[in-house]
Amino acid sequence: MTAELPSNTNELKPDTEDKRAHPRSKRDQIVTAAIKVFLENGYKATSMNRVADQAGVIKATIYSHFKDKEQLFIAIIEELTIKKIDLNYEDIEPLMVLAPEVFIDQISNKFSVLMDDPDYLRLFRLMVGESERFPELASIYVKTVILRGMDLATAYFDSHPELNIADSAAMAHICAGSFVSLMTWQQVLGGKKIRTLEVERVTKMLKTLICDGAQHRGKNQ
Amino acid sequence: MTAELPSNTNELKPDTEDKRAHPRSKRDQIVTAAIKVFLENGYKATSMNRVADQAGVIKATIYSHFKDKEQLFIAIIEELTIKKIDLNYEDIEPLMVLAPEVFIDQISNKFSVLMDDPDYLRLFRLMVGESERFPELASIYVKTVILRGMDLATAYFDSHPELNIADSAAMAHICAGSFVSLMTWQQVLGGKKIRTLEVERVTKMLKTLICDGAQHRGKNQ
DNA sequence: CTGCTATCATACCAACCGGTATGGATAGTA
DNA sequence: TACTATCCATACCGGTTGGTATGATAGCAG
Repeated sequence: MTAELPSNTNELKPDTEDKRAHPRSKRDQIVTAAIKVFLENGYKATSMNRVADQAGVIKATIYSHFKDKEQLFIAIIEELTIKKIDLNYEDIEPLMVLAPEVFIDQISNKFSVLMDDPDYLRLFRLMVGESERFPELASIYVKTVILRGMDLATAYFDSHPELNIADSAAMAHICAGSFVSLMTWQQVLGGKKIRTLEVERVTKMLKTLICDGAQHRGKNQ
Repeated sequence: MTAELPSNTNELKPDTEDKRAHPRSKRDQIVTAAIKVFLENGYKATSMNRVADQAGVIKATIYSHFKDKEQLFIAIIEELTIKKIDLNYEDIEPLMVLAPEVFIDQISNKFSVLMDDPDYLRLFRLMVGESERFPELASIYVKTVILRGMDLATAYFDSHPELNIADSAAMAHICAGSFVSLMTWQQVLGGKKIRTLEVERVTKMLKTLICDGAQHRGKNQ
């Protein structure tokens, strides 16, 4: 069914410049190609032949840089999580002084961008789909992506006592989780074609919940 | 790596009773076995030989009931979603009259059970992981599982105007999404071994958000 | 008893898999 | 110029894949 494609876009892959100068570039070629093929096909359905074709490289070259398919997969997941997503959290401190409505808007905007990035949706599918076979990779994803965002939101609520949040970590989870689950069923699972729920509606509801009842919270029990 | 197991639990599979009476039972044997193997290994890593062994059936018998691997996969996903999860929503009407705190407790309890069911976690991994290759199956899952639960919560908030929920669907999503995303990163991705966040904390925070600020909501903007 | 259908066991198929071997071409280094 | 390391192309390996063919066995309907 999924027969080996005759590698249609192949000849233009190897960098024409500095082809032999830097031996590191071969590895990068392989990683870049592997990212594409793994994200598109998943782990098991990805063949090393296809990765080699996509990289414009012979199969043996891959095995001179990576021990086997599993190590190549681990390398590309680490590349995608640690080295890329790390950069996204450089500008976090100024967020702490924002008004709650603005802060939630910022989170919302960040998720809106992620939700429309097909490659991020594929990474999410891959992490969830392979999380039982590769639990250590799922752990990397949790640490570098999920907990990072959650800690940021937790710190925000901790530094805003006027919001009367009794459990800042739980509140951070509700905030982030609302957007993550929205991405999951609207985009990853394709639910927006069945019923659309706009990010803005979730954002507005969250703002109302967090801000409007702030001074009356925790009085009942 | 994953060599063909020699079908250790094989001889006790075929029903000793009414073996020939009901031709439907063969199909059920196959579906039951396929559910197990697909959930454990994913789509691509599942081999028809292994399904046949698990079912105590010859491979050709599978192909006399299902056109190919894809159709078998579709059949087992439909079995898992439509025919099983449907039953879980028979006792919904009495929920509408519950107090908000009790209602949220009920939702929380339902998710707690799901979170500790390894087979449900595997179904979730499978649906998310294959959602790009099998979008129509993801749609079934969205309709029968996700939207069903969401409509229930939406109806609840609609029938409780004293809670002052301006957008009941968004509120329902925040409620359900908080639990779904908790299941995702705590259980599916194994994050609870890195940092535990108890369901009860999320439940309590949700109750506080929804109930404590009810009469003061929507006055600010 | 006579088909008919469903299943059995086994063997087979071409294609593809992950991974390796060989041997030649090319480049940087000394 | 000689050495070394990298990469090329190709071919190969045993094993597995989804799927089929053959021919035997057994139960059921007429």
